[in-house]
Amino acid sequence: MNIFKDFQKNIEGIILSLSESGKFPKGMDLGNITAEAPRDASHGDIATNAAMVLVKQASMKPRDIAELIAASLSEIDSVDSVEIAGPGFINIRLNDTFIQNQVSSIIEQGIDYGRSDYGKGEKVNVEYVSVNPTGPLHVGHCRGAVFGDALATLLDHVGYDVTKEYYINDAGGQIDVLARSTYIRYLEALGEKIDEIPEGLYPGKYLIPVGQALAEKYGDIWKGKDESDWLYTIRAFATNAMMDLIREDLETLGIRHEIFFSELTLHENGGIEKALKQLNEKGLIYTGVLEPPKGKLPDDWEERPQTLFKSTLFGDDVDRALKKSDGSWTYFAADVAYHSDKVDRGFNKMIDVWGADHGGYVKRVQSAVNALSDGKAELDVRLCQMVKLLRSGDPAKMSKRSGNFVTLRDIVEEVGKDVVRFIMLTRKNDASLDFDFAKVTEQSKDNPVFYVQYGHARVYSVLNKAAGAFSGMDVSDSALMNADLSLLTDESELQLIKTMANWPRIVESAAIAHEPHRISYYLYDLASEFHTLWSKGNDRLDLRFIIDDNEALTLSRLAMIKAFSKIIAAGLNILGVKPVEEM
RNA sequence: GCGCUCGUAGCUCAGCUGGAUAGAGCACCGGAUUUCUAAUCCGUAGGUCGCAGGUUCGAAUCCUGCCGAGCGCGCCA
Repeated sequence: MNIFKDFQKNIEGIILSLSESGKFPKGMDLGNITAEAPRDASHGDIATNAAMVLVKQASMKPRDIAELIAASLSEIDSVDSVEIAGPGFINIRLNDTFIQNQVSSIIEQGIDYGRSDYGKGEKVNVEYVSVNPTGPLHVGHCRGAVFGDALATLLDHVGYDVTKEYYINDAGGQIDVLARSTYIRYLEALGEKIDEIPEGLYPGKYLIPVGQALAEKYGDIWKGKDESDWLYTIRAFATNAMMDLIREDLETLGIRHEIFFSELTLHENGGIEKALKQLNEKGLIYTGVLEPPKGKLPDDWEERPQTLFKSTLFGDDVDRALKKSDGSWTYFAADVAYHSDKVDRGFNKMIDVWGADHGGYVKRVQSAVNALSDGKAELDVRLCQMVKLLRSGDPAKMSKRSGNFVTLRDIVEEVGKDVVRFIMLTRKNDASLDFDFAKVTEQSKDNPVFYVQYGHARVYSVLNKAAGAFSGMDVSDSALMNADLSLLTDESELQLIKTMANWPRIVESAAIAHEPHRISYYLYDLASEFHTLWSKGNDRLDLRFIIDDNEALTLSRLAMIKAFSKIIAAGLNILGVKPVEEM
């Protein structure tokens, strides 16, 4: 149920039949025609640009085109009036009955209102978090985690078959460092005195229990032994322990990935060779020498021939190395294989969520996806900017070097999962975001989480009150759906319903744009309209939701605010936030 | 030097992939008598959409060139 889509189809139908009857040429391209809510309410409820878009194809004046379309539009039952305005906009005003009836349809669909089949079940892979398994998640990871999760839910809402995935970087040098760091803790657990963690290793206390677990499981068999004896086993052990830790961290935010994909398996099971073979068969791999990078030249720069991927053919700046000088694969090579694996698993739509500092990596991976799928698969990389942590306006201390950084768990414990999730989605992903511990927990209009939740809670407050005012009043969904909605006649009531009817469009456009923050903004705006209406009851007693001597009117208004609460709940649900019924 | 992201009210930001007179919130100023919770609401003021061109019925949005900010720039991940 999306009234704008319905009207778009109506308009297309009208144009087609006008073509049939010879008023318009046949076979016109209707692709750019839109039906949307005008910014200015005086322009009606739905506006279409059809007349202007068709000017060239029909070789007619926009006004003449508009006249013909408008005539047919005005015959539709739900249409109250049609006007032609400006350069050729057709402005449609809906009749009150149609608008009022949206309320029962919203209540009926409840939290599913706004779902659609836009994606038609197409498979989409959303990969997010994918943090190196070398320690607990910190605040910097938090944003991408919430963003990816909300985006996945959003895509699910518009009918995509979404897989949520985490890529475990368990093959690189940092895992060796993790293993060595764990080995120190292992020795410590066996009773050796460890004064200081050596430079270059991970000093965090979170490895202490891992060392203890190792000592318990294996005893002292590795004490005094060469690294080559224990490195492989401890790597795997520590990686698993870290992934358990990370999964627990994610759980505190309500995030559950369906697939955890190990980079190491690509190295061990020939996945990299397989993917590179494909590229090789397409003639996209060669041995060559790269120019030194501009800007800062690495100290140890030397020219050497490398195995390279011709990413420049796909828009990258330079061709990219697949092998290191010691003969092992680069991180990029594994990433090529990983994305190749996704394509092989049937994903033609992939979204990767990364930190903005990886921006320079985007083109090469997109190039690889392009090459591997012959242009059939698309990869969108969403970069998340930094989160600035503040306490009442002052920067909150965050020092990663000391191993004493603010962890994801710290922040969730302090302000709660719902606040974290909502606030992380109150900015576009590529804009940096201020997270002020004082502000996000404040109970004021300043704080969008509170403001939206408060709107939802207020509805339940009214429903409870009504049950007292009218003894035995049935305020269940099914009862409210049958309220006499024609009693909702005030302009601000109708306006609230119209804004509610916008919801399915918001969901769809947010999903298409891969921008979950649009949901937060919409919810804020919707809540604002509700609070406004509520407050009107202060001045005008006849606009209150509960009218003591008028049960029918009360019921209709309760239906309206129940519908409102359903949309707030639906929206919060997409963001992964639990709507509250009381504050 | 190159690439990516961005530049909108004093501040923080929206702007529905090209629509009509560019919108919120904060801050400032001025208001709302016991209430379905004043945890909210109403009003005033505030703009060369970084600058200059271009594309077309129409540009904050798309293209080009400058100016400015952040990030990145062999084999690290």
